[in-house]
Amino acid sequence: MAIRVDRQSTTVRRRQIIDAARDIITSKGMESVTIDAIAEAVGVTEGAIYRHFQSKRSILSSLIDDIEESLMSTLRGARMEESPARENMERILEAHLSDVEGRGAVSFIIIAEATGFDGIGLQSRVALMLTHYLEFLQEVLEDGKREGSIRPDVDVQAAATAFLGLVQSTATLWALNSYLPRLAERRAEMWRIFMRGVASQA
Amino acid sequence: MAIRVDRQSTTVRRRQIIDAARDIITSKGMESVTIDAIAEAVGVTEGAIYRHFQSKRSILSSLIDDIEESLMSTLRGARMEESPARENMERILEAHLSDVEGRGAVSFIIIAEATGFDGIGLQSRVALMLTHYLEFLQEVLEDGKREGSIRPDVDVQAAATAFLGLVQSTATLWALNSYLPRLAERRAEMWRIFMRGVASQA
DNA sequence: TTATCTTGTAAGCGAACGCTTACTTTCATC
DNA sequence: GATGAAAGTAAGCGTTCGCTTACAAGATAA
Repeated sequence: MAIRVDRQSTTVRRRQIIDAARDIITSKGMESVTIDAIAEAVGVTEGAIYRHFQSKRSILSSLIDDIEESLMSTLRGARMEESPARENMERILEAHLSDVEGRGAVSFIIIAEATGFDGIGLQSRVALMLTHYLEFLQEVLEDGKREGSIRPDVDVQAAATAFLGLVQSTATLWALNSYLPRLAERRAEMWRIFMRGVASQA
Repeated sequence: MAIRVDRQSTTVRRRQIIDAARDIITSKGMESVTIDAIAEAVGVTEGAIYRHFQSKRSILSSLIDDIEESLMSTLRGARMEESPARENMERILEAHLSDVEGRGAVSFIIIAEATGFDGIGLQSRVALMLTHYLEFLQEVLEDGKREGSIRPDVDVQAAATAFLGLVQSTATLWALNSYLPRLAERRAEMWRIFMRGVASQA
């Protein structure tokens, strides 16, 4: 009676492991991400995990790579060259907040909890991701200045930080209350507040 | 050779324990808050901690009580009845951000990391604190509507959430980068963006 | 003085966690 | 079919952490 083993290549397993880590974070929070929990989700034993990653730290590091990639691709997807900057910004906000609503928005959970990453040395990795993220927003805001839709006197760094705050506070409230009533309306209203804050006079 | 023991009353020890927990969070992050670390900071052994608190969870719970109290007293201190709502809001933002700069702003670290509190059942406690916080901001914003300085059509819930976001994103960036250049200017600019977003036309 | 309550210590228990080791099974290649 | 690399398992090691227990000693009041 041979035990049936589902052998998979490292390429496949690495993906499964990263996806499992992400799922656990969104469903049960960062502190529940253990090698054992990941192994169970993937359907192998703990030892097998170490065939494909050298440490838990490197799993999380790869997850952050993955998150940064999808975060930036969301940004790039929402920024259409031919459309006005304010519409691009609005699409970005919409994409983020429907991410919060739909899938729990791992990216912003990671950012929020990154303060406690010091022990495994991933704090600076998250800081770098945030820098890339904010730099992209700043570019879009600069586009808006060039077009004239955004006031020339706004500090794009401050504006990008404020924009991040919109998403972050919404994600926090969502995570703590499990849901937010009328998130779609909230999104529209928050957009109005932000846009009036940075827009040129109509 | 009798060992010198520094006996203290429960009242005193409870304060010291909560303060130690707070200090550890701001200096080394949530994950470093262990009974052992707290005991060392207070100057007693682990066992003694349990003379004054029944569990780690109850220490953190008391800390959150403490944080809520100081957070709300900051809010009440900044809201002067005779001064216009927008000045009250600005004072609140200023108080929060100088808290971030000066003392690391435990309150917002706690809020950010509360997602992971599920394991010890403090998530709903933090959610409650946030609710009280947001309700207060909403009151101030309603004051502004009554005065006419804030647009009657803004959703105060969304505006309060956006305001929280300003502080949260700034606190996150601060925690990850250890410092933010020109935070005072950043604060002024973020205030301008927020205020333009909710203010009536001048 | 003595009894009692309170605050403290030292030692260690049990569980969880990250990770390693010794060994087995599958699979591609010659 | 034999061989060796790759992928898996079971067991357990060492550490950390929250918490408990048995006992000692300072404070207070009769």
